[in-house]
Amino acid sequence: MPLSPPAERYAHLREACVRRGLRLTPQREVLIRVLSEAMGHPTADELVRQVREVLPTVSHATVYRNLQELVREGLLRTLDMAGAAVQFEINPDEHHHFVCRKCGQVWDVYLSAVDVRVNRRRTAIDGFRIDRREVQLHGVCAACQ
Amino acid sequence: MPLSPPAERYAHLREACVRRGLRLTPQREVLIRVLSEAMGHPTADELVRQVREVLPTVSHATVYRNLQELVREGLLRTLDMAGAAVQFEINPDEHHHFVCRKCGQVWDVYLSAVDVRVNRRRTAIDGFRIDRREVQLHGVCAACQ
DNA sequence: GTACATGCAAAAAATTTGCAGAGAT
DNA sequence: ATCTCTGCAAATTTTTTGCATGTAC
Repeated sequence: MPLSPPAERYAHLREACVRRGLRLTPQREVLIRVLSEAMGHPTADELVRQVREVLPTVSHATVYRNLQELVREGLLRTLDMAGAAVQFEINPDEHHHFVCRKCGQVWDVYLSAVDVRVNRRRTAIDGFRIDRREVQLHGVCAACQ
Repeated sequence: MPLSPPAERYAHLREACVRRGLRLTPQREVLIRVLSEAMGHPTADELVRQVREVLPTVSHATVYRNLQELVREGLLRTLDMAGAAVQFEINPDEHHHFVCRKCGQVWDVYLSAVDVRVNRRRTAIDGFRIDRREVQLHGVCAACQ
């Protein structure tokens, strides 16, 4: 069972919205349905398109605002490390990163040992070539505690 | 020695450019000097600003094009996982990611064991709270081999 | 001399904001 | 009735592209 079924995820998101006092508008309801049925890692724009298959008049702003809301409430996560702007890796040494959840800053982290074992039963990566393993530590930096 | 000295990194970048037939224009030379002196994880825009401290008339396009060039040549790396667009994490289970270097697609990966040890001597994260460890596997997917 | 690089300006892509009006509770 | 949410449109932010000119080799 790699992923809980859509109906369950939908119920969870819906309930979490209600619990936090977010109104269940048609737009928001379709968005959380789309999210709970989604596979993979959709972009905001892809989600707009999918919501529009049900509610063609929904605006960009509404979907973006709702996604922000869900992220702020901890019901959804973002996949990128930093903000929208691309950042460049200066340090040529092999290293990893710590990302502060509050200020978004990134620190270089050196690891003396990295040991991971892929669960082949749950992970379909047959024939993939793995060149590099990078670890991101997420948390709160000293200044933001 | 957490990082090789700027002069050495500059020489390396410069030589690598020449070897690949990239011309050493003033703009490109200042950019690689800025890069070799840079700390942390600057955005493209921050690099534009720093190059402009030396060459105030340099254009945005030039810096962006050169950064692309350096990434394409493997002399520089980008810090974000996917493209510019923010992607959302649907899967609420604890899992990790595989990113294909060629097509940019992202797969969910389940790991049965994750064991990392921070090298405290080289890593200044005193007083940081670590909440989550995320592993990214980088390589080439089966379809792109 | 020639191919490559630059500057400019405009376009594109992604996201955010202000505001008036609609709708949920 | 209130306060939130939405749609629209415009503004921002970040990055890319076309094209004429300039320049490193």
